[in-house]
Amino acid sequence: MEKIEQIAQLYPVIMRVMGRIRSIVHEGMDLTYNQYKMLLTIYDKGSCPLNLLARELQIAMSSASEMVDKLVNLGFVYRAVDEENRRQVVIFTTEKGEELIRELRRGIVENYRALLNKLTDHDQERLVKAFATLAEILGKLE
Amino acid sequence: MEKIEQIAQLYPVIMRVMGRIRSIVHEGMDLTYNQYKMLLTIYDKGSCPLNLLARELQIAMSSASEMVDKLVNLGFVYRAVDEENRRQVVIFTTEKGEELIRELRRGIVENYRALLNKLTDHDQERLVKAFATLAEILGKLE
DNA sequence: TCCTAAAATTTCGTTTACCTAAATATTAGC
DNA sequence: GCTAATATTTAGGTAAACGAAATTTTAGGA
Repeated sequence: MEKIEQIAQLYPVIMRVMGRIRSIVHEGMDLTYNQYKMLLTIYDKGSCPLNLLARELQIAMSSASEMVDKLVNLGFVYRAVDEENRRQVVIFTTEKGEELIRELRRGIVENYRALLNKLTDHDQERLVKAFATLAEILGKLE
Repeated sequence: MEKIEQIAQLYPVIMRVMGRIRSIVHEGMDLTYNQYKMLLTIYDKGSCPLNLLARELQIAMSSASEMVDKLVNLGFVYRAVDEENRRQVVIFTTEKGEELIRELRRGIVENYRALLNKLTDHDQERLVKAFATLAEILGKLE
């Protein structure tokens, strides 16, 4: 079979398992996956303008804005006007939000550990390599 | 860094790009991705009981049933009672549904081709291998 | 055999994430 | 200083998903 066809066939298989991994790893988390991703993005960058969040999460600006509303109401982030360009809004994490992220991250890593310990060490190595290769190559497509 | 942490870090990176691939590859398709997956599952298996569809798509039974409704209304599938166990419902593709799948598949492969041709042959090879490894290893987690 | 419990699905009411379009506020260019 | 462009928010609407209750069929025990 042609390379392209192989990839087309493998894609949904992988997505399916990735989806299950997500649901297992993020189990019991109060935030939706996208809310978590948004909070994480802000946390990792220190702060993040709204338009970048929308692009990062691949959702409409209005959706991103509504999502920020939610995180603001939960007390995890706050808005501030960018003084360089007062049209822009920049989002920051609150102390509470940062605590949550650290806590969630620990939990997530533990859940990954429990899940991946079902694999042999060798398979774990191969998985890391495959993930790294994917991240590298797929990054070139962006 | 520990293997598990690497995987935990790479996961969202990969999901992000996989999401973009999906939106590019399935662009212009009238069905949602899940509707497509459902139709494809039924097509590939020849027929499929509802409970299996729900498990396969990782959605609630009621959601799967509603989704079947939609595909039935579009004329792509039909329900039939399983005569072995009359509580069960089995879903079949119609001729129209099968035509659609074949057509969509051609389009999807073409879209993959256009997308992946941005990569060198060597990277395409590596991508196939990484996908295959992933599919194999992740399959063990189910 | 009949009755109750379990299994498989569907219906119903609701929630929520997301979108588009219109409204608002700010900046930049002529 | 006026107009167009940029960035966000609000409002209104759609559709996908869920849980719980209702329906139908099967299975098992008294």
